Amino acid sequence: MANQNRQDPPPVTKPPGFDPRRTLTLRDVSEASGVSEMTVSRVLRNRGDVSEATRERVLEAARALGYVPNKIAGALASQRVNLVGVIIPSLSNMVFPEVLTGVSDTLEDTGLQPVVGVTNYSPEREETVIYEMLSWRPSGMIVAGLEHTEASRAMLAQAGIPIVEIMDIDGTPVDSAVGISHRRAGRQMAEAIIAAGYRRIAFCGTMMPYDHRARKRLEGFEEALHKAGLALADREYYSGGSALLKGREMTEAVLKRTPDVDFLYYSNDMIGAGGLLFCLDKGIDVPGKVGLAGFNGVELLDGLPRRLATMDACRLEIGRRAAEIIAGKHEGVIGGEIIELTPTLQPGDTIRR
Amino acid sequence: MANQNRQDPPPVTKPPGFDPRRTLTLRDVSEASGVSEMTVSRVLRNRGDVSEATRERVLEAARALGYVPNKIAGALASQRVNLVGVIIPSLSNMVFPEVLTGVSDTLEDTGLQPVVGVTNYSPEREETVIYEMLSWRPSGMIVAGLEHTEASRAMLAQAGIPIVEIMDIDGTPVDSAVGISHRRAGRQMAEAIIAAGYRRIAFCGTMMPYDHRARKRLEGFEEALHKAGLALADREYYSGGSALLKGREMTEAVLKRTPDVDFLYYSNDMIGAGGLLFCLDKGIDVPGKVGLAGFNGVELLDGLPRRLATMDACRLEIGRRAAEIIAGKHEGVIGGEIIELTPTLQPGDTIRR
DNA sequence: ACCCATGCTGTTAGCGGTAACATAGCCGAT
DNA sequence: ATCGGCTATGTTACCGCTAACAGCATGGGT
Repeated sequence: MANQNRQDPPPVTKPPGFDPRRTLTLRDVSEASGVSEMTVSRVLRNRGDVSEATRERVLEAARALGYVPNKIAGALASQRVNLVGVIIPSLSNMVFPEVLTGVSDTLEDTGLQPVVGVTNYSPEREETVIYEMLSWRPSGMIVAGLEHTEASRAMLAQAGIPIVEIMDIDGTPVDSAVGISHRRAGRQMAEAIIAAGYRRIAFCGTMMPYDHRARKRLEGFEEALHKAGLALADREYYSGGSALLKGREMTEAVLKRTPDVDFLYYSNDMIGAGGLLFCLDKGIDVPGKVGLAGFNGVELLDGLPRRLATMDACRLEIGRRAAEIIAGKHEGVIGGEIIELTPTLQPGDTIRR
Repeated sequence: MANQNRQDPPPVTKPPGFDPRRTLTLRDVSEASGVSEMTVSRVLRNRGDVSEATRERVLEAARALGYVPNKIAGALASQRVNLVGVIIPSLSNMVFPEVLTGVSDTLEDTGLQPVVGVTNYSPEREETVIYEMLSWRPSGMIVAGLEHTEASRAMLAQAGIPIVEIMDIDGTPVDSAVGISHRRAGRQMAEAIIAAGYRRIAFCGTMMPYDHRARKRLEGFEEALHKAGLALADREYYSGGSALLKGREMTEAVLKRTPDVDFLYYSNDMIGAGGLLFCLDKGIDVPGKVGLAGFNGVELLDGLPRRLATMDACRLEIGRRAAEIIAGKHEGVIGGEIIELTPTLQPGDTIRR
């Protein structure tokens, strides 16, 4: 309300116009080069036949003026927008930037451009972000996760563009999906741990109620334990703060509370790394006395004193495949592909062999 | 051709038409609620007076239909775009996501929305990204760094919108700038190191020719060494790969090649952390025999066995201030503010006291 | 009664491009 | 000469929405 109280109430009419810094339009270029706006448009988009001479002249004029086309007008007229919305929960997770890399890479030569939206793991925020994105009429949407509000699902379904939900496939996608089964990943890890002879197994992880993928991993994990006649010996949750530090703290807490724990399963590699550092600090024999495992395969781990057992989440590949679906779907209205990728277990040095 | 003469109610328009999934327009909502498009528009934007009854009816209709406004058309008509372009070199650096957080936070209640572009430290790519961004006619631009191609600078200068260059202030901005002096930061760190009694000082850092800020820090650093009659005892560069791992490797290489080195200055905290882990692994006395320092103050460091000396780069604050400039500049055409923030030295546990 | 402020709604004319369809030269084949 | 069939360019009608202004009741104030 307090923005324009003393600036320029004066001449409301437009005729006095002459604004030297008015932003340029096709007309300016067309006048400067002596051809119609249409021809300029054709040159600038490389569409249709234009004589070499004219092309040169137009390009020269455009360059000289510093003309930058107005995509808003272009998009409205052509009903085409070269944007792909990508909606992710967080940027500080390292996982998502990597997915983004995969997306950008494959989108690069399609003329499509990713636009990122961040939800901070809030379904309401996600709904807003989806709405905002859709209001720009993108050519497709890539959304992390399968869990959304009713309204979000409805909007995506109605949008009439390809939708790809990524990361997870344990559920029902709106349209297409590319990801891994986190439930299965949890199960597999549990099986490997049990096979290695560990029995007193504890879990450390995020408490975020909306990190569905971590939840599913834990579910799969417990399921497998159960099948082997075991149950979690202890569990510890955290939220916020430095993940590495939290990993240390949780590990300490668990080992103090339940001293006979012989394995710690972390919901992500970062806290796992914290746990590893803690154990090494304390001189705990890893993986002899205590085994450790995380999830994700973050690059960071390469620099650790010991390689943490983990499971690759196929982030890059997920980004690529999702982008391919969007890019290739130009006409096939009905998509509904589901692509399940299979993560590989990387035993590292923190599970007994 | 035979267009609409207003006496032709029959389906003259779009004869093949009947598309049940055609995307909705204001007209659909207006028909569904029995008012003019203009009134619907007013309701949806909360602008102008509309009776409570009408408002209800319109909102109900819009909701029922699942209408999502078309911002492309809206922006074209109103000549207003609520977007702010944010151009950064990389997402995998952790530094930039944090800047973004600062930007989003302050933009939140201004109705402006950040749109991110990533350049991968390539000036040419940056030029393209700037061009693309500007073609959407954003309300402002936030660009990392002061070094750009001629064309980039020209485009930004001509755009007629507020431009804020961030992170760095050692140079001449196009318009406004918010950041720290990296040259000074390097100098300060060197002074602290010298004051602590270290004399055989080496540098480990990125080789990227376009990481101007790392370069400036090193320049300032060497300048201060020089003033104290010292020079770098050794230096080591890297590019690509896991920063943590590279930190280990570079540290090992330097200590092997120049065994009498008593301090290692890293161009960022991640490789610094790698160096720290290496030293601890090898049982090297830190900070007694060898001191270490990085740059940035990344949260990660909190979980390390020892707190690495570093210097906060004020990332969040930079994002906030930049956003404030954009948001507050609605009319003040001439901006040109330069805001220098002052990073604080955090000695941590890796410099002798 | 008159007038104007006020609240609510509709009408008109674009915003800056592009799709689709003319149009105009020019060529060789008929 | 006549007729396509190019190539290169111009014209027209929107795309979906909003600024600006134009109604038209209603309701005091004087």
